Amino acid sequence: MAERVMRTVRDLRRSNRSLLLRRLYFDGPLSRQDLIDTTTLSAASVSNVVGDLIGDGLVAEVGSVGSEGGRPRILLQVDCPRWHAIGVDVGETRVLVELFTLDLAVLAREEYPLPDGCRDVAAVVDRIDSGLRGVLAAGAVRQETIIGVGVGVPGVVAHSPELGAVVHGQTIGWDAVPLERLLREAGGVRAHLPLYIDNGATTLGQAEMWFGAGRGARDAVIALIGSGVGACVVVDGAPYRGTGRSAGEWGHTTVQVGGRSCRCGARGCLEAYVGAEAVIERFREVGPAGSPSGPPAEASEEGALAAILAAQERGEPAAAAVLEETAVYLGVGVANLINLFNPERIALGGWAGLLLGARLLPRVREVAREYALRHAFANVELSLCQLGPDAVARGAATLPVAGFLAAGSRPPRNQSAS
Amino acid sequence: MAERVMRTVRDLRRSNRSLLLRRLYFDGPLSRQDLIDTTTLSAASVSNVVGDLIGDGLVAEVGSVGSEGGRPRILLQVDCPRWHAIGVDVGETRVLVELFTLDLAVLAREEYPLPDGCRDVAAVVDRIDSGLRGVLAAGAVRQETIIGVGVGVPGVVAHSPELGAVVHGQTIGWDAVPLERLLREAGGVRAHLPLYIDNGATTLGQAEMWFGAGRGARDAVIALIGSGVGACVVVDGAPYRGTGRSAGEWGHTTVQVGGRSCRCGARGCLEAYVGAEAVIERFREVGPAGSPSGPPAEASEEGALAAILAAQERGEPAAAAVLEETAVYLGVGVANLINLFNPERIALGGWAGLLLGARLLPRVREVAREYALRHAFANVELSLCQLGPDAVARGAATLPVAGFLAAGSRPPRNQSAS
DNA sequence: CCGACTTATTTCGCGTTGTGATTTAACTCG
DNA sequence: CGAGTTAAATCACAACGCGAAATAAGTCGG
Repeated sequence: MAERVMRTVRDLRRSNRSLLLRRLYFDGPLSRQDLIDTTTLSAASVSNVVGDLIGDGLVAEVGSVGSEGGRPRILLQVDCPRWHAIGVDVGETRVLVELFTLDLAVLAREEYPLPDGCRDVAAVVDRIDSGLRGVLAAGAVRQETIIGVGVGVPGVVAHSPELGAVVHGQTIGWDAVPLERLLREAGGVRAHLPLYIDNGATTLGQAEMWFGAGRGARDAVIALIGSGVGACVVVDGAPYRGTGRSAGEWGHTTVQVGGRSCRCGARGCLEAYVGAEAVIERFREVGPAGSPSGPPAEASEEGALAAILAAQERGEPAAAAVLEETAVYLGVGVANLINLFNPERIALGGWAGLLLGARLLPRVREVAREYALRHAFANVELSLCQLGPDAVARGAATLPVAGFLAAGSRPPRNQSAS
Repeated sequence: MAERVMRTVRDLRRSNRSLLLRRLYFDGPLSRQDLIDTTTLSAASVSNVVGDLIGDGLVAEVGSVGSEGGRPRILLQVDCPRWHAIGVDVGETRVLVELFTLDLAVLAREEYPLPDGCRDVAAVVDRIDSGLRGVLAAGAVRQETIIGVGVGVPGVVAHSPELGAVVHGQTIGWDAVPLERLLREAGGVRAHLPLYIDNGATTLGQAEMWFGAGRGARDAVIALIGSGVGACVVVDGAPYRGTGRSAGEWGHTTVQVGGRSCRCGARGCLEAYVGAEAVIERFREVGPAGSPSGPPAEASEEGALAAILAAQERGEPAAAAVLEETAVYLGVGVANLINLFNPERIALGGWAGLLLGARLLPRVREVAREYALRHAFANVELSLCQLGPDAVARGAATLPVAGFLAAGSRPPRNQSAS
């Protein structure tokens, strides 16, 4: 019963504009002829639609490809430098605002620390608003070229008809914060500028799908391991969110009935074994308390995890044991993803995932092979994420870009003197 | 980069035909006015499209609804008795062929036992072919009214451009059987009659989604427990299959690292705890070997499982312990589904699932609440399947019906004298 | 029983779309 | 420089959905 977005003959054109625009964006540059061959559109229609796109400044002709006795094909490309998107990463310790061109190259960035976490909503909104104005000024970019703003937040994002996007962030103490309304009231986001708010892990996954380890895959899982453990499940090219938008809670799937206690209250969660916090704790339990080889209490989790890896490097058996166990649980978790989702690709990311993965990936793959069904395992590619843990803002910026490509249109004109 | 099925203005009409047809099929009877109100189509278009549908014999006017001072609304309905679909269930012990009207009411059925399992492909094809001819004769139905044939098989179904649907069935010894080609060659399926072949668990899930426990849900999981354990994951109203079409292998997700051995070769699989075979085996291990209260070795798995339930009923501690453990593992498995998929609905089915669920569902729900994240658990409805374990054929018949509704058209005319 | 009123459905003219056929443009090669 | 070749644009046409207007089919009050 999916409501069609396709009724009038005009929507048909929009759909075809979008089709050509997407192909040019992801696979460009291409000639009109390439478009004719690879889409089912007729030559006449391609010519018409491309003409419109060029007229609207979305596409530009760029050089031509040599011919062998005929008229050369003119190459077309989306005019990426002309349009801009903004991505915002609301982290637990800082707000990052970045200005991108349409192909998501960074033009400007502003970063604001959040000393007391982001519990104070007004402060966060204020930082985001300053950041927006800041990057616009720094990039010397006109508002009219901005196609939209994407925001990645650490929480579940629901949508209500009146308030727009509403954020529920258990870890940062946000309870039903109407972030969309607050941001619009702050004024930095023009009234009719598209504003997309989504979970930060999802936007990171989206970034990996477009530009990183997930590139080209239809069905994939981006597994994110930080202090906690989550996953961005991509089905048919788009993140799958579930009914309450909280799908992908990989970290709280049980891999050991009656196992270690997890901070979620349950026992035997995957996160209780492979999350950074859990790995560090397990090492503390097993490892030498006041060992001279490593600082007994690292200031940061990053440091502590690095210390464990270093200890293993030096051949300390306690570290090796903890990491081996971690690899086994991680492999089991990955196998579960393989068996349930049968994805084309699985990428391990998050700061801890990258740190651990660099060392443990071969062993994780080995364990996953043991636990996953043969057929499904044979069809999956397991790798590390490629964009680093700071791609949340870039991922957030993919949201307006995706909207832009789907609509196949320039941003709505801002009405003067209304 | 999904290829649009929408290019010309004619496809637009097809899409709108399909939209109205689907609404009438699932929510009918409805008046034209209802359609105008609920589908963004204009009155003029609704009138035109409905006129076409009536002209093609797909829709019929059926009575009218009382008015209050104006012209009464004429009620429309899909002309279900006029069209037919066939569903085939290829089970491990028998082939079942059923003839349905478009609303999937049974008109005729033929059942053929398969004494030696369905290893002999030719025998199976022969039985299906006989069944097709049989139900057509028994139902006294003309070939032209058949919109298609759906077949549910116990295996993974791949699609190749040359051979059509190819079945890989590990449990029945089928290795790349080109069932589509074989069936077409047998002749019972006319050349241009749509033929859909899919995994039996998936078709069963589809049946539950349309007419059973999943009715009305967009995102759901139909969990099937028989001798083995599987699941049909429904995303956005359609079964999710994954890259290699083997998604939903819930039974082989690990819930106990280093736990019981599973027949898949891994350890700690969910199936090794809650599958019928596993439950029976666990009872044999724990229970009194030659207890006078129950037959020591039941002939069938159904009987053995029923005996365990009966033993618990009588207060035997061994049976109670095994079933309690089963409920815990089942609850954990369900919680994992909830956390990963965040579905709207989870239905427990399969012959063993229904048998166990009738007794254990409250306890399973309790355990799932403990292990699942609060938010996701609060949004899920956990119930038993409603159609029984024999709805595979009906589910298979939904495949051609879905195709019929999606295309919005009558089956292609069979060309005479070609 | 009639006429005003109300509501449902169909009809009509228009603007927009994609298409195939045709025309025009742009280049290579001898 | 002209024949040959391929790319892109143009044109006439048929089909579509839409808003407005016309028509159909009732109710209700008298």
